[in-house]
Amino acid sequence: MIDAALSIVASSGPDDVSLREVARAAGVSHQAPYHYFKDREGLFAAICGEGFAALADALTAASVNSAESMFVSYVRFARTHTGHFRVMFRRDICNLENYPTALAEADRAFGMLTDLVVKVIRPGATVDDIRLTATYMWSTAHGLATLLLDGPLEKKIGAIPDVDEFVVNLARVAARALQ
Amino acid sequence: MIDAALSIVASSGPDDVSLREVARAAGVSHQAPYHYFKDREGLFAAICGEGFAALADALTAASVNSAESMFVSYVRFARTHTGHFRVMFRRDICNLENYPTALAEADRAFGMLTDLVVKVIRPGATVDDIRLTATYMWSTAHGLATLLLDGPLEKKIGAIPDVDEFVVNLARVAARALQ
DNA sequence: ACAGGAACTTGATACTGTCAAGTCGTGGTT
DNA sequence: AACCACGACTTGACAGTATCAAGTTCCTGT
Repeated sequence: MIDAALSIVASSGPDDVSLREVARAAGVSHQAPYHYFKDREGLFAAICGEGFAALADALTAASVNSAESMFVSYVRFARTHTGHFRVMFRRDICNLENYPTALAEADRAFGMLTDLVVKVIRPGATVDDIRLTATYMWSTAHGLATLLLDGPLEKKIGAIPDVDEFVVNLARVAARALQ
Repeated sequence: MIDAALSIVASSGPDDVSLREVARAAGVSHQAPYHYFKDREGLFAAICGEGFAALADALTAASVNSAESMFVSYVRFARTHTGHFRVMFRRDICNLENYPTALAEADRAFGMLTDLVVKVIRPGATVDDIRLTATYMWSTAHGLATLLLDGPLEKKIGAIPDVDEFVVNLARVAARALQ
């Protein structure tokens, strides 16, 4: 069922996910999803949980290296897990506050980010500096990810020949602000 | 009607906008909105048109100064026009391709960005460099704006005492990557 | 043999977007 | 004065949706 939902999200977005269509895709009655998820938001919460867990894993694998590598991992995650990513930051359809396990995975993912800032980037920084730097990194990666996925990047900036290479280059530009 | 829709968007998001509730708020029948907008997407397109026009104006006012000022203007726009901003980048609910006038306003806004890059930041840069730099700036501003509006920034990074000041500081950090 | 729960099903209600077909006043034309 | 086109709606109907309520079937442990 989650797979059916994710494929709809990836192709047209969370709004087009209806529990009934998900049920149809799974070959069950329109009410079957309510057995597994409290409601529509519960389905999205499950997707969030999966997504943040995968993101945390991806960032953990990257954080040993550098800010650039973490940046690239974040954007790569968004591009390879489009369905998850589109749901994870839509607080209107899935408020993580009500789903502790998904929230824990989200905390784990964001912990990677602040850890990196604290340990690698600016060892002796103040709390304000850490917050500023972490937010800067997150904003840039998140902004590029959302623009690549749903924004009018291609229309406005022009076609990007090799997106992977472009992301790496942009990570390098972004990292220049850190020293 | 647009005002009614915007207030719903600002308080809970575009998904909760129903043409029937908009009509109720305006004190007319459920079908009256169809007189002014082709369909639901048409209403959002009108909001996009308004929004991109206001964004273009805001960026025009800022571009004479610096990249930092443009960054701040972009984020300020998102925070003062929450309703518009939430709709403007949701291609799933409003594909600008079908609405030429809104698209023209969007082009005007993004033109400000690339103009700034070409004229001020890196006068002799290659096409690839311009694209990279413009995307970097846009990503960072857009990322911060979306995280401030709907993201779990406060929950994850910690409460920000003075958001305006924070945005200015982050603009300064981001600008460091440009030289 | 049987209680209990998991995994559903059928049915109903209230809401939604949208198509179709009216109504009603106001301006200009003949 | 009669007419008519048009803007600004209204009423009605239909299909699709989330969700509540109440069954049903099957399997598993005692």
